[in-house]
Amino acid sequence: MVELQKLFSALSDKNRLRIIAALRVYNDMCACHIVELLQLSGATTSKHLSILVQSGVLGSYKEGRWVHYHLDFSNHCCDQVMDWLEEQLCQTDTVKNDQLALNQIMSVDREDICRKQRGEKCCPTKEQ
Amino acid sequence: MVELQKLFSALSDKNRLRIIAALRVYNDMCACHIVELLQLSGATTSKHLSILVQSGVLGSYKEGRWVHYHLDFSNHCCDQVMDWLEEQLCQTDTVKNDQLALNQIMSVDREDICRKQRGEKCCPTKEQ
DNA sequence: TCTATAGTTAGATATATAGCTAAATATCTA
DNA sequence: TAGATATTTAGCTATATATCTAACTATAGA
Repeated sequence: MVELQKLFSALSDKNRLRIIAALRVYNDMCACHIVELLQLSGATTSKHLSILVQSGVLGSYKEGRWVHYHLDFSNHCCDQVMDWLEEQLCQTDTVKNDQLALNQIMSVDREDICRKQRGEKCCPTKEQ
Repeated sequence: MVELQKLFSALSDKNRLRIIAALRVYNDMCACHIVELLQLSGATTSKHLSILVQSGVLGSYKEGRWVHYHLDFSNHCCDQVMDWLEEQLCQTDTVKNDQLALNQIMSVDREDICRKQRGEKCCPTKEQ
């Protein structure tokens, strides 16, 4: 019962649903990618990610200073539920907009993303 | 997106999950039945029921002073998700215990349940 | 029309949660 | 080994929520 509560509680936040929708497309993202997508502080984003890991929705692994996140398909939430959820999410304007931003974010060197997040104006963005 | 948040938020409370599990068995219960099952105040129970109705999980209708609640199968949450949820819930000790209490509650005249809730000691319980 | 009663709403309180900034941790690189 | 840096943790604040009691609403029945 507690596990179910934790799962639904994890899914009841808009920004955490955005993270799930993003990972359904690019199922290997670093924390900095997600910070960039959500436009929240690193600390807040880290907390959201930890809630999703605790509830069994996400898994993670470290690559040096970087932490990668991905959907955990072995968890208690069956594929049918995740498929249904994705279908619902993809119909929302928020997630549609996120997909556009996401394509941009994932096409750039993550070093540049982090430089931008530190306030350095040096990022050689291709256009825009 | 807001609808999804509301749905998951509604499902993230233990007592609301208990209500759903109960209605999967007896899909027409009065508020007083649910008060008796949860052993919470009428006001708190009423609030939980209203949250479930608002999120589209339950429907209700009035019969005089009584209000009946039932699962709303026409809502946005597909059958597969509800089936999966029931399967998870039925495995929990809380829900197993609830089923026993529920059979007792539903076998008694609801007038007696309400008398008991008002503190009257007159309920002619068959045994126990 | 008056009284009793099933259920809801209002108001208060305690706890949980989402967000922030600042400090800590872990790791890379010079 | 020292400095830089990606991420997490700590501590704070504002808001949301679960619970209660008391007051209110709507309905049945005498």
